[in-house]
Amino acid sequence: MGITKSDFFSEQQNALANQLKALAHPARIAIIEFLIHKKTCVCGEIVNELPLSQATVSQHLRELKLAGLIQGSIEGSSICYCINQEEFGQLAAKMSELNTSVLNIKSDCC
Amino acid sequence: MGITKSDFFSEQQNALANQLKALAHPARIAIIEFLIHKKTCVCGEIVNELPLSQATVSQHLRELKLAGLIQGSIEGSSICYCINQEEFGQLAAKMSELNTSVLNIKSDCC
DNA sequence: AATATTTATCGTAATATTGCGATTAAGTAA
DNA sequence: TTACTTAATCGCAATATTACGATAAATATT
Repeated sequence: MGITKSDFFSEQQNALANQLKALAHPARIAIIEFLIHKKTCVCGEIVNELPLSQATVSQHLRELKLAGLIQGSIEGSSICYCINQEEFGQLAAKMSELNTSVLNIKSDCC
Repeated sequence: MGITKSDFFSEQQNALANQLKALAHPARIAIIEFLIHKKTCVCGEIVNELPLSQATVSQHLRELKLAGLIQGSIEGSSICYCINQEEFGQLAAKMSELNTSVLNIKSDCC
């Protein structure tokens, strides 16, 4: 086989896994950090920032967009990217929520 | 090509990507949620909880262990798993930190 | 219109992940 | 010792991801 058995898991579990997967690549983390560093949306510069080809960067941007973590808007002949603060916040909140539950665990054998 | 160009990214970026990748699968999220739900460490039961074979579950546990998110200790003839609260907390903290920075962004074009 | 700039997509090769049956390893029970 | 139980690992097939050159699409410039 080899395909992920998504059907057997809940909507929530699959949705969280998808957003985490979108972020789970150093290039995509670098993109997010670059957008954070610039503190505004960025047109074009992302390709020059990364040690990857234009085609590869475009693909990474596509995955972040598909996961809802960033959004792009057409600005003249180029495209302006920024973080989707709402979606990113929800992902962070979900992680924070999990961690709150983790802190409630009293491990007595590990 | 096809290999991730880890060498071109920072230690931090690669480390975060690795932990996120470990969590970025519905089965592994289900495992974490099960450990949270039980509120203690769990011996054996994980295989019965998931719609996956013993071999597959063992592999998922291995990945979570490699990422430091869970730990296992031998308990008689079985093995007891629990969340590594310290590591999980650090991952959640990193996400929270990123989100704090994201909230500081003033997007003026998207 | 012709050219340049910018980004997306296609096609393809290399590599990684997912899943499981079979087997192994190591403890437990008879 | 011989079975039984529990979990890890091997080997394989199916699928997914990563990366990039080439090309396409769409706007801007000359």
